[in-house]
Amino acid sequence: MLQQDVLRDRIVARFEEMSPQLQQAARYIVENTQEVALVSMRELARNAGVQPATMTRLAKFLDLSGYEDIRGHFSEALRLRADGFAARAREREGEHGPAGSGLAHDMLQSLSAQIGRLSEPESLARLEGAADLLGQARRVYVLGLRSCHSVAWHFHYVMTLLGDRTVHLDGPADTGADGLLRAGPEDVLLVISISPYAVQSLELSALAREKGLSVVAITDSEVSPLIPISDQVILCSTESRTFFHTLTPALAVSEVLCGLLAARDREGSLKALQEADQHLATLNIYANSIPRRRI
Amino acid sequence: MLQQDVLRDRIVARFEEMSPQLQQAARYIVENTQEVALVSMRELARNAGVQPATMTRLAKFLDLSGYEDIRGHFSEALRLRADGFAARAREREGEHGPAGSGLAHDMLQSLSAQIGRLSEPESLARLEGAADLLGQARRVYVLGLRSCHSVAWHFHYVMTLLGDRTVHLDGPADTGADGLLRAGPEDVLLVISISPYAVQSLELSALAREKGLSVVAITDSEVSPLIPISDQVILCSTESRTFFHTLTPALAVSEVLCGLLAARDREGSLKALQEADQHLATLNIYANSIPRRRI
DNA sequence: CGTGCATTGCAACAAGTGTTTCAAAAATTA
DNA sequence: TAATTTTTGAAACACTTGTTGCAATGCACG
Repeated sequence: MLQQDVLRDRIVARFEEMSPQLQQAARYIVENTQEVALVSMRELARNAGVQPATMTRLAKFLDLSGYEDIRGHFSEALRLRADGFAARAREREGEHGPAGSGLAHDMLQSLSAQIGRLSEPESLARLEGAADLLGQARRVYVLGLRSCHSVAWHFHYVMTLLGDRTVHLDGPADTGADGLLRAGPEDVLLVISISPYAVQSLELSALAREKGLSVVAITDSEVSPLIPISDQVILCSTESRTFFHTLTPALAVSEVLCGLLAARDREGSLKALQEADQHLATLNIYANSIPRRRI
Repeated sequence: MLQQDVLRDRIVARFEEMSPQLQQAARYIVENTQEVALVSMRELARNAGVQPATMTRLAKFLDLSGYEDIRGHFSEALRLRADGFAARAREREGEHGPAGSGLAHDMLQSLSAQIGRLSEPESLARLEGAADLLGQARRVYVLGLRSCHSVAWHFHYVMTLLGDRTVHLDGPADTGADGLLRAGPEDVLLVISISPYAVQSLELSALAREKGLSVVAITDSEVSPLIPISDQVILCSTESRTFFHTLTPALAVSEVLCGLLAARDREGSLKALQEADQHLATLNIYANSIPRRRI
């Protein structure tokens, strides 16, 4: 096996010291680590040909508090392996991990992997499909409420620099939906929504569809309520070790869409960008050092 | 998803026919298939936020004899996946770059790497340092203009769910800066700004410093104008193959900061989150399906 | 040949499992 | 509106789980 597994190694290392029954249990575990996670202790014992109690005793022998520790370890290992984190986890183990405040490290590794997974063939195809639809649109309406506002706004902002085809469905005093007033079948709605789904996003998307718009959705699940009313769907993970969902992969998706759209019309994009630059320059929007205070 | 999974597909296919509770259970299963194999039904139900009985009912709904069938299926799937993992990993290494339409692929790979690089020891130390400062603050003022608005707003939004210590320096009619009116030495400014740097971000940061605030900066370069006036700096890459800079790594950084802050006060965060949930629930902000039009 | 000691099997245990039943609540229909 | 059906929550069910204490077993050593 490729994976490095501290507990498994410990079992192997202390194998010789074990009594015959313990060895029999240990042998079965070492040779079937996934089974530990997948079946009950009693069944494992049955398959290994030992008494249930022997498994508990093996745990104690390994200085663990009980069999649950063994199962916990191999469950976690299997979880990671199945997620495709194995390679990264191995790297992580290799580095001198102080095991201290691993949260930041874990979050970043996980984000990196989640975005990496977006470059699998199926995701790429969906991204291209979405870019096709968006590219043909007369106007692109962008909708993202609450947590998804950041993604919607960023897409809109970048597209604004590249042209004037996008309309951001947001505004003060609940006027956000007004943008759809004159939208029609030649237009496309780009909606970003993740669980829990904002009612208004769903309602507006349904309305857009009724008005004949095509719908491109960036969402988080194959059973997202947006799927039935969308022409193109891009799925991105929002899993996180924290209390809240991550939007980093969704933002990555939106940036890729911007990139694809810009690439479809290099000349136009470049020209629009130059105009934007000039506009912002005359307004003195940007600086490279802290300006002296304007009195 | 590479593997085909008949049961998962069946769940997705019949999702629409399900009752709300069944949908909630089904949604959780579809999005966490490994968990089905790894934890008990009751725990799965707990995590999915449904009654244990609902899982059994879901099984019956799918024409299975009981929940054991569901678990059996996903256990088998996980077993196979774990076995075939090594082989597939090797394959994946081989299929490097079909070169066709590579932009999306390249962008995602690059983003994944950029975020991965953030988990190097130095970055982690800076993140911890920034979290320390932010954690002690009486109030946290968040400032991000133009392209950085998305990051600033996302940070603010998440922190709002976790408590009420943050103030977003943005607003209509150029009132954004007003928030700093009563800020003082006990407060911290979190500013996000990348090249080209918005003049107003620099000005406001300088003002905040004059008022005695500590400054935490998320920026893109060791020669960023923010560095001299900041107490803690987190650098993140904005390089991109496109015409515009990427903000995905910056968003990742802000999410990690949120995570670290939440972890510093688990109890408080959890409680605040529950309150937020309740508030949003009474307002009917969220839904899991397209609601019938309100007349 | 016993004696001591680790090892093993067994039975009992509290706790947790998946399932079923039933009544209340909600949604739908008349 | 009332009547009907569907959906939901809660409790009880029989069963399995992981653990533990105790007696039986085997085995080495005087």
